[in-house]
Amino acid sequence: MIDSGTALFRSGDPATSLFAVRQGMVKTVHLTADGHERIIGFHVPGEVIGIEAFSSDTYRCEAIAVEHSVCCELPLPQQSETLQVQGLLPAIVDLLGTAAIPKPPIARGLARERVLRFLQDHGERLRRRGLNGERLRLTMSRSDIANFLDTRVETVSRILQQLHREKAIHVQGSTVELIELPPIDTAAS
Amino acid sequence: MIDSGTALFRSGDPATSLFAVRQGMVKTVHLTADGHERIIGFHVPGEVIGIEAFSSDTYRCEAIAVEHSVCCELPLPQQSETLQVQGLLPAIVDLLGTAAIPKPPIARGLARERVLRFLQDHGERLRRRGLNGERLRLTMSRSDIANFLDTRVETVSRILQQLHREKAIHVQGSTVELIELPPIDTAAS
DNA sequence: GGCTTCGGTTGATCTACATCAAAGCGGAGC
DNA sequence: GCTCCGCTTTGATGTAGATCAACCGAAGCC
Repeated sequence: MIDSGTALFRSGDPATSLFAVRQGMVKTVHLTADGHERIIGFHVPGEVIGIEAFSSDTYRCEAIAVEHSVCCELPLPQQSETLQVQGLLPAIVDLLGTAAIPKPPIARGLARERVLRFLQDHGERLRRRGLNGERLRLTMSRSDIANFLDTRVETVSRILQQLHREKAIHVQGSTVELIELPPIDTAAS
Repeated sequence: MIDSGTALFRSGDPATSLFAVRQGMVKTVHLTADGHERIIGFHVPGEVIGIEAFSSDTYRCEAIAVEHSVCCELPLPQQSETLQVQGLLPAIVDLLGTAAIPKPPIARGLARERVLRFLQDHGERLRRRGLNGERLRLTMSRSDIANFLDTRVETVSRILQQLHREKAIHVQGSTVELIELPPIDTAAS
């Protein structure tokens, strides 16, 4: 149970646990050399973060709650033999393997495509966890979304309004309902 | 041993093997719904691709040689027990874990930053494999680079020339020598 | 040799989006 | 209730880079 803005772990911390998000939302972030945030992803209930703990002795990014959240710490036994004895390795291979599946990047192409892909992906991930994927609670700030999509707050706001006017979505503050997302036809070659 | 343009595997193919690049260069690619290429990455000798085979029964991207290349197929035993008996699982956890480490995206920010990050990353990866990381052979086409960086051929060309004029790099066709890469100060907030 | 093709470079123009600026709006504290 | 402050929205202007177009050199072919 952590407050908005609190870190589950920071880049460089000794990595000894996984964390499962149970409620709320957690963002993972890289800090650039000159101290700027680059948001890697937003994690919804059911997702596990900190899996670099398996191959690195320190965490490689920051995990920060975006709203009041509940997380579950899963300490790792130090000896990999212990895992083997417990028969957990296949499960771990599955967890890591799933994370290693190459995914098409969200933040590519026109700003509108990025926002659409973001909404689609977010809904998808909720659905996969058995949650409602049509009524999204985007509890992260607009500027977090902009950062993630490599664009600007104003642009995110304008595009959400535009989609709202087109009746593709219904925006009300942090709540966004997906009515009928238009196809994402990548304009470029 | 495969020719430029040949596929090692395609998205949807049954995934039964890993592939290690020995010589040359292989690109991994996603095809969008409307049939456009989105290049995920370029792989240099020593790197292993197709690791989604561990958790998916089909490959999730295309792997295509960018030049005449030599690759080594590593078939996977179908039974995960076999792996367990052979004591290979820890090695696999390491391989997958390394792939699961969250990495800062290359294609973000201004076009110049992207190109610099690309050159830096490419050199880094060669060095990690014991190869020369200062003298790069960018055997993929400029338009492949542009695709990967989510920009255009003309922009890539202009920025490489610009860096050449600044004597940060030395460009001669597909060969690029890194003289002294300027720091990548992410202009944006 | 000359001709074509194809990848790369260079220049001129156009546009999506960043930037700058100001005004809503909702929640916290009083 | 009212004020303050941070987040969001909306509008006006500037710019990085996309687009359009021409050109160049190397490779293949007749």
